[in-house]
Amino acid sequence: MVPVWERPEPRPRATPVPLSRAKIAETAIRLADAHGLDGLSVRRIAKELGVGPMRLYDYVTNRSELLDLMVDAVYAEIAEGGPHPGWRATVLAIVRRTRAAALDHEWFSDLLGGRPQLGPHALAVGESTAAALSQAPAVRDVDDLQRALGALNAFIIGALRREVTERRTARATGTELSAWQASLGPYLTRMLDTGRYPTIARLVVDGAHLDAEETFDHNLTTLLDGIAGQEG
Amino acid sequence: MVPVWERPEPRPRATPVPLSRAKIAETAIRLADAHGLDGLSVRRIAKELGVGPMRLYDYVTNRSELLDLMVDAVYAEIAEGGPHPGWRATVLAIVRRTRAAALDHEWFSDLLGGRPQLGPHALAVGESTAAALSQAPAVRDVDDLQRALGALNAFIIGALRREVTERRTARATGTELSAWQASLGPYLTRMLDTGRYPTIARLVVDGAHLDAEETFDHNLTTLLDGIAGQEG
DNA sequence: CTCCTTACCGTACACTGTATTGCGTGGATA
DNA sequence: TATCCACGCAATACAGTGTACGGTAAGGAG
Repeated sequence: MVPVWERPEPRPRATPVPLSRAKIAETAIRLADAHGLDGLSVRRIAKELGVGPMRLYDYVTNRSELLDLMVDAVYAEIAEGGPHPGWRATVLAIVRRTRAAALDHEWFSDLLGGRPQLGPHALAVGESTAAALSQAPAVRDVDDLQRALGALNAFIIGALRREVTERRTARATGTELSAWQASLGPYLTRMLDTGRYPTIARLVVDGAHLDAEETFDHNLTTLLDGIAGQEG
Repeated sequence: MVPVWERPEPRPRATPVPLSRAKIAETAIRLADAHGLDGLSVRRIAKELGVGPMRLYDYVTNRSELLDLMVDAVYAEIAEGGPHPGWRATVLAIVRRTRAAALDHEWFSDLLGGRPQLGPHALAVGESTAAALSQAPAVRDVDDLQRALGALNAFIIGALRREVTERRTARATGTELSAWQASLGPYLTRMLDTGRYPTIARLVVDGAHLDAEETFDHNLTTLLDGIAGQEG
């Protein structure tokens, strides 16, 4: 099966709004931003475009191909922005833009790492990242590069996933500490009162609400130190 | 809404196989192992148990609660095994067991990090991990611990997700290099021949097939070095 | 003006998660 | 022991999903 990016755009009919893969991806993204991935159905997108559901299958063979399209559109946002002086600044900028994109489009973090990212924009971002990493002093051969890229991607995927789910539960239970304790509290409080999870209890009780962005940057810095530092 | 682990088991009837949350989770896991998460429907589980679909809703309020149950059952596997001498060995063992579990139950990696993990076994694993990390020399206060735990979890989530996706595409396209090139090759080859992605091209061409486990361990070691090393 | 290709749409099917209704059998009570 | 009620369980029903299929109408070619 040929990937999405392979197939040519069907020549648009003389319709009021010609419809294109870009247009479809755009409205799909808007809907996913508003109602989440679960609220995103082919029918809904079609209705939003004023079109029969099957119309979309002339541009996309699968729902999952549609998701691929959306993901690559987000990667286009991430790819924007020129190069920075030094590999570290470049990587930092790319990762921060990725985080910003994931917070803008929370569904993006659900898809991140779930499929191979082979769209042109995803490849562009991967290229920039890899090119930057390859200039780190400790990255000597291709194997080093592959490992470093793997470590970085793992961090991005995992950290963003974590942060977004945290955000969601915070939103669902209410940002207020009292509301949070009221909804999950009874169960968790009892659980922690068993004394079986003392360290976690300490984390919950004493854990100052660390700023998410600061934590992210901190851990990213640690990782980059590791990449810059030893690999040899 | 009260979490799953809160509600008492309904007293089983005098049926041939009494049915319980554990039993349900067990067969759900077996089905998910065999047919993936997409092939796992409430109806299918019920049929496998020789029971009407609605029967399950006496034990679980949601499909997603069922998934929570499955995840916590896997965490039970991960929690097994005694403590090791030294925080580093302990963390290593836990993470390796997590990896083994994710490779045994690939759907586990799809769920990892997607919801807050509050089941008793997940908490137990979290407790062991946190307790070990808190003994790292550079982890002084609760904030350090929170950051270190976040970094470690991010790595676990992201690395396993990546590895499982890679595995799946390898399986789908065929492990053979030739088959891989035959299916994705035409598109990717052309893409790489544009010269826009030289570093990635180098990775694809020269990239020796690194052993996945070794790469995982390598990056984990780097991360642990980072946690052990500076945080101050 | 006619014909034919082809882009498009509506309908249809198998399937999903879940609410609701009703039956039938268990144990408790008179 | 006879009665009854409550509750465990199943079957049906509904709204919604992704997608295959067959017909229709509109465009350009002769």
